[in-house]
Amino acid sequence: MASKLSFEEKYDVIVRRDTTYAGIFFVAVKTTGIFCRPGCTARTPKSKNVLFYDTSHEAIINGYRPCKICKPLEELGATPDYIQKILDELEAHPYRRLKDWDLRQRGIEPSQIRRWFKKNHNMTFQAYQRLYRINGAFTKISNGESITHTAYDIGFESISGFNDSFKSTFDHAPSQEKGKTVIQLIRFTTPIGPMFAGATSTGVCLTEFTDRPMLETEFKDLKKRLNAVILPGENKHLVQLQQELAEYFEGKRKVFTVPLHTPGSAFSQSVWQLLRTIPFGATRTYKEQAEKLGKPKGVRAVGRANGLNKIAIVIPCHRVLGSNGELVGYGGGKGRKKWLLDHERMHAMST
Amino acid sequence: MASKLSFEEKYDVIVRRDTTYAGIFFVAVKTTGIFCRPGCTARTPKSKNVLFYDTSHEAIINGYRPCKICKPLEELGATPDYIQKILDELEAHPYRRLKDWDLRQRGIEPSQIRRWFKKNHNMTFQAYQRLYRINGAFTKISNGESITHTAYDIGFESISGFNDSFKSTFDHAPSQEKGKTVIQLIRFTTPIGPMFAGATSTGVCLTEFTDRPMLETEFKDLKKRLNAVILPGENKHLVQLQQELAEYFEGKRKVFTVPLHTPGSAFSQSVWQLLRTIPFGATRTYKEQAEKLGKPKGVRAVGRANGLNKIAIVIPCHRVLGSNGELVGYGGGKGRKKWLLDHERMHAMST
DNA sequence: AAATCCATGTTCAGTTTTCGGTGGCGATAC
DNA sequence: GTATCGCCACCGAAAACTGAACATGGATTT
Repeated sequence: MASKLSFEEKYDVIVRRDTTYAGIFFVAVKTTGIFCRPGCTARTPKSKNVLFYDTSHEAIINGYRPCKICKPLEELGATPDYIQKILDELEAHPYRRLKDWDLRQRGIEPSQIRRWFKKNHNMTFQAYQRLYRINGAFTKISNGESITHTAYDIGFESISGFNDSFKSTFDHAPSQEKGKTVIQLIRFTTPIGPMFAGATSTGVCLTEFTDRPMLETEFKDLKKRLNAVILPGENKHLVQLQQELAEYFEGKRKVFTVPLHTPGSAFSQSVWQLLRTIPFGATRTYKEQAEKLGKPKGVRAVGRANGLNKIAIVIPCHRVLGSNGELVGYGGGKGRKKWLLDHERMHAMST
Repeated sequence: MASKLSFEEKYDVIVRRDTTYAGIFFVAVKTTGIFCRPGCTARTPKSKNVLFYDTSHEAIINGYRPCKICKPLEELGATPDYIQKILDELEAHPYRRLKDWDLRQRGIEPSQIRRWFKKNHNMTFQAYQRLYRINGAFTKISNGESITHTAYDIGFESISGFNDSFKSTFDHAPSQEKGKTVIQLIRFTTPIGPMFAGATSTGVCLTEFTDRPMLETEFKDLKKRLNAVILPGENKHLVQLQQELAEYFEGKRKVFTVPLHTPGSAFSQSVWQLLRTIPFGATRTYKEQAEKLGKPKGVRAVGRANGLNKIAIVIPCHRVLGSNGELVGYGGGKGRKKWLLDHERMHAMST
């Protein structure tokens, strides 16, 4: 049974500014009448002045107003308006190249948008744009258009610049491009933090919280296993995934039907397959999992394979606990594991 | 000018058992012919029976003998011999695990050493020992030694045991490099009380009297700012620091050259930098400091930044007074502030 | 002699740490 | 390419430690 956080534990989360608990509870400060998310950068309140709520609604009906720094009412990690506008523009005109000068024209400090991208996508805005364009180029090339034509088409100012850029993304020159797969990558938000999702044309191959430490390793692993490159962009699987996840977070969806693409060893595959059989709202122990696989001694191995799962939530590795009922580890942080389990328990009854 | 304590104030120090005045004056009890340090745990004498002396020497020549509880002639806060021996052994043979049984072999009651460590290091001896070894392990692993060998080198007899232990102090498995730094921490004595000193590989980041109330907060702050773990151990900066402090207390050193590591806001940094320019033996007022920083209205801010200084003595926040010449506050206690200023005034002339 | 105030040693139930046993995986060395 | 090594989001039992409680005793003061 997932244990509830004590007051002290919650307060410690506040003191440490631990963002992994954002969305899991809210902290209200009696002296100011303001409530924040854990991780808010405002001055740390004294423990005697704080109250905790599980939902923002509770905080509000108790008379607190949302903090202006951490904006606990806006969707966590939500994209600010001015950046949303730029992204819309980019989507509408994929080949337009927005330089710093263009950003200033639109009243945006380039450094501001750069910082936001650094933080949320771990790349600069210019790098994001480049990748975005390259993604379009890939499609065109796949469709058989000539390379030079494509290059000019998408706004590179010289062929050599295009080649360099393409090379750095695909690891070899455009003319050799044939066998590489593309993993489309998107970023979206959930009540417990922003996530990345990636999909090939076969299916979804990744969903992870953006702050998962192993993320880079997972990218590397996917690129290697699928002989692929990762580029920003959407495809139909990602559309479906977002829809299903949204329903999941509303408590309405208990089974995911989006196709998956999960390269890995046979053993890993079997572990992941087994994970998918754990129903919404239920939990198992590592030991039970090992036994079901016919390897009662392979508990550690199961744990390891669990950790190797790259499709958080959809492949519900969060539903596996230590044999004494403890949460043990979770790539997205134990706070999220607990939140997910509570969420599922709460909605398990309905429908 | 720093004011002298009145009889009532001194007696109050005795009643409160305020250790921050230990080493600064002595209390003699007329009815028993015994003299103690402030903070002695023996029964409190009545005020009519006490006399105060500035030095132990004066008490002795007036016919008083040292108390057997607080031992005013022995080094203040010194590690007892029988414990020092154990610590030496630990340093010489880090792989040798001293169990309670081993301690008894050496004629030491485990509960006794446990109590001493609880009191002076805020952890049990076993915990201290473990952290000390884990610290060594971290160094070895950082130096590229294999995790398996390291585990055995530092006295574990199973990898899993080592892993568990490592994880509980670092929050992640040994191989997972997460950029954590280690702050080495030592305890040592001075004429006016025991101190802790901490240092990263960059430089000294903390020197404080062990009874400073804010100590835990300072630890927490350092851990957060440097993404660090604080572990018992030494490094070259700490060796140098101890040497320089010893010279300082002898009145021979007026300038510290040991490298510092002082994370903090730009403003704090500037305040601390300015503090270091106040010469040995001199004093300034908060107001002067604020003016020198070009912020004549920022007196309070300067005071605050002074208080945030974690490197007592080396960064001489004790050399700043209120504009009327009063001592105002000091993290280590006003008694120590006055002692330090007197000490510096006395030795300012020489050499 | 009585009162105060701790430090010490013992005990013991309740926790924590440690250890061996695990199977699989990725990197490395042939 | 294939053997080996190093590492691990585990488990269960045994060993070792902890903290709290208590009696005892020493030192100091009244």
